Amino acid sequence: GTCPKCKAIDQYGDSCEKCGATYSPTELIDPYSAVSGSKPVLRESEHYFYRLSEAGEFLATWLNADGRLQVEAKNKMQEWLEGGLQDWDISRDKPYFGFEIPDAPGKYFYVWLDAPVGYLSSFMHYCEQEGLDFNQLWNSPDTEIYHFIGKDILYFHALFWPAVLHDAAYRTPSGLFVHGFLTVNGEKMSKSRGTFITAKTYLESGLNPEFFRYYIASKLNSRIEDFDLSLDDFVAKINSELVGKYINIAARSAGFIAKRFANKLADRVDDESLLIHVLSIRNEVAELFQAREFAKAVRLIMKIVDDVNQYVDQAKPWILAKEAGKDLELQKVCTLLINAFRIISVYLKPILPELIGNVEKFLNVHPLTWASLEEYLLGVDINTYNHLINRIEPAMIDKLVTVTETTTPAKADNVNYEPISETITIDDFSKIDLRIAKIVAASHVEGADKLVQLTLDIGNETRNVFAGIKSAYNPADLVGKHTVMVANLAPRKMKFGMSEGMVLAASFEDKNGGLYILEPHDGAKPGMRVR
RNA sequence: GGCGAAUUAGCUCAGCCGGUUAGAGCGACGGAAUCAUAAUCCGCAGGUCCGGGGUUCGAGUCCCUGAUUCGCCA
Repeated sequence: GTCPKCKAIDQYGDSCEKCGATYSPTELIDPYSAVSGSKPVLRESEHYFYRLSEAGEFLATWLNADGRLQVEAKNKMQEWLEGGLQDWDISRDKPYFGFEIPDAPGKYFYVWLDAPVGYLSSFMHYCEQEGLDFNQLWNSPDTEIYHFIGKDILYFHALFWPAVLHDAAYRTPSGLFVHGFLTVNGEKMSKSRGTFITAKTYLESGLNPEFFRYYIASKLNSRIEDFDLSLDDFVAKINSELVGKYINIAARSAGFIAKRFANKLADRVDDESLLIHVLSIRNEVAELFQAREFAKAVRLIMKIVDDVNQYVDQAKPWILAKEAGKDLELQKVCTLLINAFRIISVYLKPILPELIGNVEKFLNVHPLTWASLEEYLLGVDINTYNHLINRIEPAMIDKLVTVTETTTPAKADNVNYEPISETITIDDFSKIDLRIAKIVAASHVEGADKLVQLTLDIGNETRNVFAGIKSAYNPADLVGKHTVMVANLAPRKMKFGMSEGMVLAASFEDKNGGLYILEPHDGAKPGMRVR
């Protein structure tokens, strides 16, 4: 509707983007629904509130407990406490999804009241299946409960949820582990770029799920930061670190063990300094995992993997293999390498449980555990090495992007097509002078959130136009392109200068699905009229 | 609009309380090796630490300001 303060049109119900005023939705002039266009009506409705206002003291203590939240999350929550907690409206009128409130027909629980309760019910379900005592387990001081969540739902889990649990006399979570968002190639996931990757499209492209686990682990820290899935980096990291370095240790030593020693490892190794070196990081790795500094843990493990590969280069088993009488030495070197590989596999098991499961089969050992780190494999048989993982081929990434593009539903049912406007005559149309324009310059506008300043060449003159396309385009990418502008639109004085026309762009009314500038086919020249 | 986060090498990222010539991996380039899935090893190059002010003996690090990107606002 229209802002009650500055009279700007098309503003939100509670604040104006033009003048920055905030107001009550009832103050908005000529309000309408951005979705359907219908006019809202004022209705009276009874609502249920949760007395969050009385939970401030409890929450202040709860939030500040040691290990409860990361500092950034704590600071963020502090803002809420300082602002003063208001009672929380936990009811919604129908139509609404979810659960109807008992004895309150037509009233539903607000989704964020009941959603976390799902943690209780799914755990209860698990307890029933396993014959465990839910109440005993959930409330036991020996049980630790952690929520791993995205940063967007922090306050549901750090304000409402603990308060509700506390008031219901349930124990509260031990802590929250809050993570940032995943971007793809440095940008928000985008359907049109083929980067809106879901678990399903990832699997359909044939990529190993654990590769993604490894990639995430290799970039994740304990802070609330977004992290980027750079597809090139992803391929490089998996191929280089997992296949080229780590698995390669097994591949390059197991062949000798199989061909020369019938898969039997040596009874002893003379110099175990390599294994001592590989074991030297065990406590540090454990601490980093515990502190959720996965990226640091991975880096540390990969440094050790590098050291092992260096050792291979010095020990030169391929030379030993050619020299007479060096059989035992060769067997010992390879046994050492298999043992180093085994220790590193223990380190990687939390990140790559399935792969390490296959490593266990290859090594012919019981499931590897941290406690078994120092148990050397000596004088035992292993199995013949077969490739445990395969390199990512660039084609697989192409497929991922393609699969993503083609299988993502077009969301057609959610599109609100605007009704076709009133019929006009050809004369009406010809009043609009549309011209091909070449974008000769484009820049950000200081202080403007949505505008890009364009300099347009329309043949015999240039125009200065402010276009509201910042959300969709980087100015630098526009320079040199052709587009279509309204050349006879009355100039409009804006805060940032005079805008002498408009460029044409396509979007749905709610901007859902993006914003796209029109571009003529090749050959169109600046100044040509669109007719 | 309010609040917050981020910006460091071609790419992806480390850099704790301010302290010498700013680091790693990948990539590039040169070489070695041929056990290993074009995997490995050695060497070398590569940076106005987003811009501008300031504090300090000293700033990637602290303060102010601007830019860009992103997030949250019951």
